[in-house]
Amino acid sequence: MSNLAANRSVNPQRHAMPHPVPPIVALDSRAIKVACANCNLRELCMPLGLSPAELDRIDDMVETRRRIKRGTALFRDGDRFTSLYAIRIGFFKTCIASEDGRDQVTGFQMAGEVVGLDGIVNERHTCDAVALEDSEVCVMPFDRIEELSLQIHSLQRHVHKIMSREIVREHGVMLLLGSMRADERLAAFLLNLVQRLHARGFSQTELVLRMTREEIGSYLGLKLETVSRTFSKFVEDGIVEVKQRHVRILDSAALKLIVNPQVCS
Amino acid sequence: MSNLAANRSVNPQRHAMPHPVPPIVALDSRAIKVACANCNLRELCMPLGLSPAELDRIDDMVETRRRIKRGTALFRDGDRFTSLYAIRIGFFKTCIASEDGRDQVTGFQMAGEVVGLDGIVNERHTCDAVALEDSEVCVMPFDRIEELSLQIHSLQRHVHKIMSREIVREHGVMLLLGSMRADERLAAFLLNLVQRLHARGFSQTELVLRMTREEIGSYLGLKLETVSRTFSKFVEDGIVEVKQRHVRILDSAALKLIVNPQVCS
DNA sequence: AGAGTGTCTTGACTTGTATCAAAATAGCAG
DNA sequence: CTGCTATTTTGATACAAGTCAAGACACTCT
Repeated sequence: MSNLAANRSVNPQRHAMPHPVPPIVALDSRAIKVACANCNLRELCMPLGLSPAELDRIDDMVETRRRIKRGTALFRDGDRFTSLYAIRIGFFKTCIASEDGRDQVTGFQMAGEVVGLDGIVNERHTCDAVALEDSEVCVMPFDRIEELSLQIHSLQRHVHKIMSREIVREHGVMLLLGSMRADERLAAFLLNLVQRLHARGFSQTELVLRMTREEIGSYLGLKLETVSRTFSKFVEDGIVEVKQRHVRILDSAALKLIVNPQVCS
Repeated sequence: MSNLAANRSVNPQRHAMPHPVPPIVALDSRAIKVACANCNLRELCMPLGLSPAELDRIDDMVETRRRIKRGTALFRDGDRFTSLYAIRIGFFKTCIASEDGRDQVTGFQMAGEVVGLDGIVNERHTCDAVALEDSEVCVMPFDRIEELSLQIHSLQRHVHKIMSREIVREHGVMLLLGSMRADERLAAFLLNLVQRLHARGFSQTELVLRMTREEIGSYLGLKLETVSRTFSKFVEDGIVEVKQRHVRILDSAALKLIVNPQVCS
């Protein structure tokens, strides 16, 4: 479970990384060359098959980088929308609050994913994006994105796909919230997390939760006690091992079966 | 107020509609000139402030129109994605099904709204769009949209906004599904519907539901019996009148209060 | 090391919604 | 008009998840 603690990097198999991104704490920004062309997350947040010339221009899209300390917000509900943010390092949650103080986590985002899409409609953000660990994002002013999209056709397409992907993801969450039981929700949540982590080169079976039980509960439409109890039930059934926020999946098939009860008719 | 009301509305005060969209039944297609420039829904599905020359080109975006009979699908999960569809007349639901047959309505769409955004990511649709009444859509091949976006900057921006709006709407649904009780969900649902209908020139207090109790339930994460009971409770409390699918809102303020219990602290 | 705080677990009990079942009503076809 | 089917309402009961409460655990700061 060791290297899980440092939750960043792209699949090491696919492109061996001579110099993995350094651990989040105490980063030396001078050491990091700010260029998409060199970024090991490029395949996650940029279109594929760009020419060298296009890659150069893509770099211009990133105005700057920004460090976000754990617990602080990248942007907040009501903030003026200016940019999309590609997560380079770290982990975020996005959440909205209704007027009477109810709070809903709408998603968890990890390295290589993009946040801020909610702000485009009204030029204001409609949710908070909060770092769950010390993080770093590439700031991409939306004006520049739109401008570059006019020239690089694959970028335009890419932006559309990213937004469409988010819409499809949310459909999935609606299915989960609308029709699944607590254990099904948690199983689906865990499977989704490891799947995304695995795509980034991490273990398929071990993960470190960067969020509290309460935040998981909020995302899944459950109370924190229910999340805790459901974890305990999974442990009893030998499906997972849980030690605080460290989770080891012992029986992935069982989790899948919980999410999708086999219809043997 | 719940941002479930992620309305695609045009402000009704700003341009009162002299000729509201005609009632859905009995349309005569020959009478309708196929041109965005003449379409009374233009403000809903097209960017504002286009020059006459741009308007001409926008018309090219609509390849054709298509009639969808009540109960049939505009597209289905797995269908190849080619186009976005602007609803001209009628009413749709979009829904996804999990492998074990669970079904979730992810949205209801009315005239002036756009469906099909889910298909962009994987070039395949991931949900069904089913007409809940005889409907007509403008078929806009996505290739053309992207091509035209390169030339008409406001169109590019518009496409981004439509997608962002959908994302924000879904955030609202997540809040609803994740943290509201049955009565709060139904109240939010009714308020959202009348608000969107009102933006189209219909009454603020009366509406006809195009969907069954079961479909409402699916959307709201409730069983149809619960939807029915909750309607009955609202009637008892004098908040609404319900005669089958005809609903008259007697006390809009009460509905708002249900959605957003006043915090008097 | 020890106090303090935030997080997590577990238990006992309550409650909102689901489930099962039956009857009422509406819409449609012959 | 008349029976058929789909939809809706209402009731009785069951159950999953919420609530309240106490204690355990773990991390941080002096």
